[in-house]
Amino acid sequence: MRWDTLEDEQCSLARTVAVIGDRWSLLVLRECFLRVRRFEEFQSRLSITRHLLADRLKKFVKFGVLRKVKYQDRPARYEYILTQRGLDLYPIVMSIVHWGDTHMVDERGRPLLHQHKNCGNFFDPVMICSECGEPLSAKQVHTHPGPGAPQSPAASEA
Amino acid sequence: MRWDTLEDEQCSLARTVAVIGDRWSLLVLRECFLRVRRFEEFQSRLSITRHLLADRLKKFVKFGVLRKVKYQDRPARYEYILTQRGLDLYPIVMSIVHWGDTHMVDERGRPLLHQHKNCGNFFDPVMICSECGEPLSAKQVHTHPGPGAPQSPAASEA
DNA sequence: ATTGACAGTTCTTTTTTAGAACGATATCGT
DNA sequence: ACGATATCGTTCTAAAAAAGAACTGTCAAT
Repeated sequence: MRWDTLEDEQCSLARTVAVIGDRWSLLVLRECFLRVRRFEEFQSRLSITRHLLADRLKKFVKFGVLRKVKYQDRPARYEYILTQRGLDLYPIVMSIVHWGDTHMVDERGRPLLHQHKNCGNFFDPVMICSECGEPLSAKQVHTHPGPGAPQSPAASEA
Repeated sequence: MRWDTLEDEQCSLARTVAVIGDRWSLLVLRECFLRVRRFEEFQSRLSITRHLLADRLKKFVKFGVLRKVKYQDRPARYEYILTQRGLDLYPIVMSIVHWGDTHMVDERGRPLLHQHKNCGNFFDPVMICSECGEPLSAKQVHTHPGPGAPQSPAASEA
């Protein structure tokens, strides 16, 4: 599949996948949320090839997930900082981490614990319905074509 | 990056990414949540090559995300059904869709609307803290090494 | 003058994917 | 009986992407 075919699809999942849907993008993103900002630091922490790292960073900037901020002149050096759009990816990252914590840990347990500054507790992320506040599960959701739907696909459950 | 190096990493994100972290895996998963179950139906809806589809389905079965259920004998035919472990991927899929709905829609609006059977309303998914119930954002979370942490990485914010 | 940090780019080899065709098995229509 | 169709893959070759290592350019520090 070529990179650029996905973002034109009439599906929000496909369009997001065009931005973050590959191994390295998600790992780079993880580092961003761990406050990593510079080329060399990404590279040494991830052992990603420099070519791919340059590529992913460029893509994130293009899609407005990261922005380049100059931190010195002569030579001009930039840091890659999460934009609001990038910060909004946090639920994706957290839900991925949480699934791994639940289903892929070995006998030693979780590699990372998360503490909520608000309440001070260690927590898990929970996804709820914005309207009634109940936890969401796939079986309790109906989907309907929206205004941006292709032609008129039948409504289905998911 | 080779497929099999990721799942051994000491990071829940990396291990989950080993399972779902590529374009086709996520698109196949989307179809699963839309009740698609058979090889031919995946293939014709996604225009994925048959080779890759066979590959991804096999991987999902290996990781316990899908299970093969025989729906006829002679010839033996199987459907691919989400397991509980697969259903647990729903928050990941929903958060990906929601980011796309928020940041990648065109002027026509969302392609799909989601209705919660519980309350009957159209909703957005919201990620909250399991302990205090407040919505989560990256800046309000501290991370600490857990029991399964590699050596002893410094605690950091994210 | 030499070394090192930083942010990439260029090059060749290896791996993965695309795209099309083929196989196996069984049912259906005539 | 016979060919067409359905289903679930596998095999093949060409094209695309990634790996891995080396290289470039700029400047600072010693």
